[in-house]
Order: sequence, then C-alpha cells, then structure tokens
Amino acid sequence: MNATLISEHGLTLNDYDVLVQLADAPGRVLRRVDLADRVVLSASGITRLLEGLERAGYVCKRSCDADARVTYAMLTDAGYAKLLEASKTHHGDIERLFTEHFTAEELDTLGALLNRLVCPAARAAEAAQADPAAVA
Amino acid sequence: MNATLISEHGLTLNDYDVLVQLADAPGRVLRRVDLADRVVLSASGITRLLEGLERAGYVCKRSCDADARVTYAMLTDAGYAKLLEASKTHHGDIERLFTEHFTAEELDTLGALLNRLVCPAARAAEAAQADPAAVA
DNA sequence: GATGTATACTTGAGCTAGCAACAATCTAGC
DNA sequence: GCTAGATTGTTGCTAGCTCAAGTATACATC
Repeated sequence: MNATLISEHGLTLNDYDVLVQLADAPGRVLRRVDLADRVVLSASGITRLLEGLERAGYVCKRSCDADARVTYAMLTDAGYAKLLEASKTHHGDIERLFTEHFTAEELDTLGALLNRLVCPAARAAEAAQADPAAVA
Repeated sequence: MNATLISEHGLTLNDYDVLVQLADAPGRVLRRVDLADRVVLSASGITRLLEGLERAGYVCKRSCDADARVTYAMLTDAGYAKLLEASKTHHGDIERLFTEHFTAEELDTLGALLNRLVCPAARAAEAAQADPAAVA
C-alpha cells in the first residue's frame, strides 16, 4: 500500500495517515504532539514528516495564541484535495485486500478482536453491545 | 518487543527472527535468499543484518559446493544459546500481550483469520479442518 | 561452446525513524 | 515574583532498510 501511494501520489502511508487525521480534526487543525500520538510517531518524526508536507503545500503551520510552545499543523485546501485524490486509490487497495479474504461477518470479528490491542476499553464496549443489560 | 529484546539481549526483532528461522531449518542452515524471504527483508537487508550477527559470532557463512553463487547462513552454537536465552523474554512478552486480551478460543479465531493474509491456501485448510468430509 | 537471461549476493546512496540533547515556554508551589 | 519541574518542539546523530547498480555464477538455447 505504501508503494502504491508513493508511486501513484507521491505520498508515504504515514503522509497519508497524517492528512487523514488532519481532515478528521475539527477545523482541520491539530497540535503537533497530538498528531504524533495519533499516527504513532515520535516528536522528531512528526517534525520531519510535516517538513515534507509543508514543502509540498499540503499542510501549513499555525501558532497558538494561548500557548507559545505549541504549533498547530493545519491541512490546506491543496492538502485536502490531495487526500481525496489519494483516498480513491487507497480505499480500493484496502477493500480489495480484505473483501478478497474475509466475509463481512469475519471482518466484524477481526475488527473487534484487533481493536482490543489498540484500545483496552474496547472489550467492555463489545460486551455491552452483545448484551446491553449486562452493563451495570 | 523490539525495545525489550534490544535492551535485554542486544538483538533487534529481525535479528531474533533470523535466529528462529535458522534454528528451525534442517541443519540450522539456510540460503541467504530464502532467509530474506522468510523474514520479509530485501537481499541487501539480509546481507547487512547477517553482518552484525556474524560479527557477534551467532551466525557464520558456509559456501555451497553445488552452486558457487549461494552462501549459506549457519546458526552457531553461540547463536543457538543466545536464541534460547532471548526466547524466554520474548515468549513471555508475547504470552502477556495475547493472554491479557484474548481467550484461547479467540486466539484460535484470530490466528486462523490472520493466517489467510499471509498464506492464501489457509482458507481451504480451515474448511477442511472444520468439515473433513467436504474435501473432495 | 557462445550468447543471452536468470539468480545470488554485495555495495553505495538515500530515506525514514528513533533517541538524546537542547531551547522555549508554561504551571504549581512557595 | 521566583524557582522547579513538566511540556512542546527542533536539531544532531545513528540505525536499519530499500533501491539501483554491479559482480559472479548458473542454465538454456542456438
């Protein structure tokens, strides 16, 4: 997938992920720390990744009035357009990979199980969904 | 896990994986290409990874009489000992991660589903196991 | 047996990431 | 207000990986 994104859109999977996170964020703006957290990258990793996206014009910096330490990363219109363009390819890739190997039901199971590794609270949520009455 | 292995044994996860592959191989010997294939690394990646393991004395080179192009990577006794030592830590890590989040039954499900992504033939094998009579 | 192609491996260059160290700023407690 | 410690972000250094190119060898075909 990384290779596809690079060859067809000049974006790494991490670049793409950053664009997605920004597009989903209110005002298309996130603090660099939070962004690093969401794409599972170190602080320096984000600095350098954003360097590239800023050079390409997909993201720009915004300072924070309330806290002079923080710099926001903001998705530009060009960045949003790029994301839309790249997402077509990428969603196709994902769809193909998964529908090729799993039924819809299996995908649900797989999603629920794997989600626990990412978010420990997921297990309780699953249980609640399966049997709402069991939640105290 | 990578961090744990590095700090406690001075091995990366890839180093560890290479030792495991060699330990499992007949005669504890594998061609470099096959090794690269199994640990999902490029040819040059294996060359450089093995460089380190050879320097540490965990692996050594063996030439091939039948084909002068190939070089075998062979696990040394020191390498095997190192693997045993590191595996205790690593198995503990894995056990903890998974038993913490999944029941035995869930682990079976998860294993079967994920295996399909690695090995497309796995689906048929699953079906055969579930209903041996269905296999023509 | 000469030539062309495929395979095995190494080397050089470049990229991405992390860690450690650093500067700037904020916050809490006195 | 001042100090100590926490937080945010950048920069230098290094490790690990890939790609592209190069060498050596094997195999197939004429």
